[in-house]
Amino acid sequence: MGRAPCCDKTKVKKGPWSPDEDQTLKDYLHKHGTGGNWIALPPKAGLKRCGKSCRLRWLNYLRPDIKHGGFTEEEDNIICTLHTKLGSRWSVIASHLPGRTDNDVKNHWNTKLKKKLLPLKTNIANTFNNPIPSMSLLPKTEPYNTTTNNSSFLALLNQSPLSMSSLTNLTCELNNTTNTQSLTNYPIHQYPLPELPEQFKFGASLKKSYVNSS
DNA sequence: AATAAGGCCAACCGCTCTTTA
DNA sequence: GTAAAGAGCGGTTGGCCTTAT
Repeated sequence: MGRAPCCDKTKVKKGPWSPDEDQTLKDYLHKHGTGGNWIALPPKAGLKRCGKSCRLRWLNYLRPDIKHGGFTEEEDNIICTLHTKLGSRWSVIASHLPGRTDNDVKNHWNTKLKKKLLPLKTNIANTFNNPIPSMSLLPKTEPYNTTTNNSSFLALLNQSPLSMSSLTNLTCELNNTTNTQSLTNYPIHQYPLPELPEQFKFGASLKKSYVNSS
């Protein structure tokens, strides 16, 4: 037996919310709150909407503390790093970004960050998909421009190429024309590196290697 | 100027999880 | 312990807007 629908789909309005509907919902919630029951809310508030639709509209758009658009590089960085660690756990990722909703974060990832990260990911994947000749593998160095894409660069730096269980240590080496920083025997449990070292924020390249414990 | 293509984002759908009776 | 109902979540879609041809 399937679940009963939450409302009669033929009797509720769908599509974009009008300013009047927004105001009605805001006024009702201001006076009465949700009452702990979104499904029962629309008829009480005088709205011809599904309760889930009201909840979504409030949480993603009408709440007073919501921020829209204009993601900062710091926010991008947090999203990239957390997505690397957690995957598509949008609500968890959004909980680290005050004023951002899961929907906003998801949209930002799908429209901006994913594309930004994809070419870099491909390069790294090519580096690591070679057969492992021995206990360790030194991949070729791929130059990345850290001036324009530091959040993506940092996410890649913090990303393991293989399952954690097959790795004992990971070495990351950052280079530019004047500096080299080697995070030799970089323990897996220290992920993620919180920020890119200052001297490597412009025109650095990244080289990663690891010890395979299997 | 007209049209097509692509980007963006609000909103919906359907599923799982949690709560309650 | 079980079933029903609500809440929450992530994937996807549709339509508006902008940019390119």
